[in-house]
Amino acid sequence: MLSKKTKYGIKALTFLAKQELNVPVQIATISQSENISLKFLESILLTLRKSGLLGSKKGKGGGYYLLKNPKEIKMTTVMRVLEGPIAMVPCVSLNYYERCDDCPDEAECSVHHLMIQVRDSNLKIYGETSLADLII
Amino acid sequence: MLSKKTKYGIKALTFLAKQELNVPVQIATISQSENISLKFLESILLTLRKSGLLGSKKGKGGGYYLLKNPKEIKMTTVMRVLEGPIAMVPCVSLNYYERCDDCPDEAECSVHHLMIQVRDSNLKIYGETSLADLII
DNA sequence: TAATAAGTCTATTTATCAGATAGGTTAAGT
DNA sequence: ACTTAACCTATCTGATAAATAGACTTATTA
Repeated sequence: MLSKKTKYGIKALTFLAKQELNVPVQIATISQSENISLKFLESILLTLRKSGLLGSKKGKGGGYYLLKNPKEIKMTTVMRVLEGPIAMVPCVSLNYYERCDDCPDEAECSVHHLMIQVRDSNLKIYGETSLADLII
Repeated sequence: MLSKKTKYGIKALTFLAKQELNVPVQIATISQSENISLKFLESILLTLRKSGLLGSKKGKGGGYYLLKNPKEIKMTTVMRVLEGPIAMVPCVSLNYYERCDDCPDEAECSVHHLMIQVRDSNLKIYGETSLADLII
């Protein structure tokens, strides 16, 4: 299941992608427009800023804005920041690899093989999709 | 993330797929061979039996066995039984569709569009893979 | 028919995490 | 100074995954 954090995060990013570049949008504006709890959205945007996807400005006329052109923002990045590893199992994760304690041999693990396929196909989709592609 | 339930379930099914058809294998045998907690595995196999994938026999010489040829068992079925819906979001689920309360219009939802692609590619993999394909 | 070997079922516990909520702090404009 | 809006920390709640325990049922076999 996709977390609400990720769902809301993508919605917020798409909203920002529709705006003019570098024009700050307030949290409250996004919150109302996308039906997202203000406080929850606040923490999500914070995460996105810390990850380097968003810039922010305080005080009057402040808000959040994209730091890059939507075409340059791959969903791979977005998903990793919001949802975590793309892989469904740590032993097939490219960036967060971890061995399974129960598994004596990955090469002979049925789950491992299946999940590599799933990872690759999802990676392909996220890699080929940019924020710009999500604007409708 | 893939739940341990699903992970163990697939391992157990693969183990059974390697056996002769209709020859019962005891929970304890699978548990030891695959390093899965006996009690946890017990409940997983129960689920698989109730879903119609496995048969069981009590008493001496009893155990669990596949009811169909491994080639006939699609991973789509296995995943749905163990992990739940393939879709990452209910609004793109074929079998468990549910509207999002926050979303006024699915046709204009960026998440919706992205997740349809993910669903379809995963569905393709699970649909083209059978238990037999997982035997190494 | 008693003993044993297996699966079946219910309940409880523990841990973790998503999601929500509250309240105070800091920086930028006017 | 005052206001506005982002920033940060802490806490709570509920749901769910995973593990554990113990008693029940059915089949075999001696």
